[in-house]
Amino acid sequence: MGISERKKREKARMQKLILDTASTLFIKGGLQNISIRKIASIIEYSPATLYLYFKDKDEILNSLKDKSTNDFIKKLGEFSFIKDYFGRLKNLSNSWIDFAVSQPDKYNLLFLNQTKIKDDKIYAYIHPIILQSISDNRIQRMPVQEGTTILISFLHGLSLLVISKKFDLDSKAELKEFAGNIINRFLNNLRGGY
Amino acid sequence: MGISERKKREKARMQKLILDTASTLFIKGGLQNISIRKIASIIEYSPATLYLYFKDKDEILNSLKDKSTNDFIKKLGEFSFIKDYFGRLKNLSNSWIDFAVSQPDKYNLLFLNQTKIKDDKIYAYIHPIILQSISDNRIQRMPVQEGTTILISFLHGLSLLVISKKFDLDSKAELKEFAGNIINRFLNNLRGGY
DNA sequence: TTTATTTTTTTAACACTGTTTATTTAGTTT
DNA sequence: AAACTAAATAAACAGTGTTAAAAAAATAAA
Repeated sequence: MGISERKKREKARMQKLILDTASTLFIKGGLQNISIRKIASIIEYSPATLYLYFKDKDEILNSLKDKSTNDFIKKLGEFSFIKDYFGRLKNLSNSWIDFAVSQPDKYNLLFLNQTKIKDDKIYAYIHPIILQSISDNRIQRMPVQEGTTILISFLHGLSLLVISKKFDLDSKAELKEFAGNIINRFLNNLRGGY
Repeated sequence: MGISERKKREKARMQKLILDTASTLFIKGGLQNISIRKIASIIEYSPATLYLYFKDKDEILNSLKDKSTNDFIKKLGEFSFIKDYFGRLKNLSNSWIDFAVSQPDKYNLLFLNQTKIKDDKIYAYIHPIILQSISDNRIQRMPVQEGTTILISFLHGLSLLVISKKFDLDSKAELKEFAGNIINRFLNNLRGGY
């Protein structure tokens, strides 16, 4: 009875096809470039067919979001070889802004639709690093949840400001330098600046 | 020749009518509840007529944004009687979160479409307060632009996290308390925490 | 006041959007 | 080959922003 197995594979293949097409459209023109009808036309199926593989458009968008979140976490984790947890925060923070500046559309996707904090992968990634940094006396004593929230708030807010070209820094290099300075200052303060 | 004056008044009246209707729709159901056709139907004009008073939908949305920004700044300024500039920052920060929690749709409107920092009313409002706080040695010495950016980043990021009910704090009171704690900690650090 | 001109409004269309239901086509069992 | 099941589609519903051409209303000139 390999038939149901094949059908399962075909279903997965079709879902991937839809998701990949959506992803391509997203890369080309952002969130608003994705439409059910465009995807259908590209993969040469009728629009109604997509509803046999995804509940609605939102489910497609959320799948894209999950994929982007994985990319994001991966980028944040690039410096996980660093033994010094507090030192890792600096690299992580710069990577965060870097991701936002390099792929603003993708970054915005990360915060599409609300996730409870316990299901939030980004939060889960930052939390233990803050915990350890506090243990190491590199961050002022405070509840870990507060510390994590402070860092994420700051990085997310800064990312959005930077993305929306609020600053008159044309080149991405300048932008990153500016952000880098601010991050340093912020982290020093967190340490109980002096 | 009072005719052109009357026409001017009528044009302004019509623009106000459109904006007020858009505002009502916005209050009822957020940004996505605003549509040219709905506005037109409510004020009993054809959709095409709206284009004689506004270039496009975006112009209407931006007008709403400007109005909201004024409300926001007004709320931030409620404690401007406080002589101590650094002390003002605390009240201002809590008002910020308060606004975001109480009127999340309106808050999101504030950051719709990008504004250059030199044209940003919020930035312009915060900037001198940071400047004075630094002069008063209540905030660590740093370029004013950096300090202002750090504060706005933090408050904006925190607002978005709080709005998207990431935290399992149902009541608004609990939410505000949680935010209040975080704000205190953040500001203490900014002062060069000890 | 009647005609001519300008301004204002609307009709109707264009080009889209997400989603659902009933029908048809294709695939699988019996 | 007939019966049944699963997959795909056509067609419609109910919307969206926007524009060009035609109609209606208001003003200016004769």
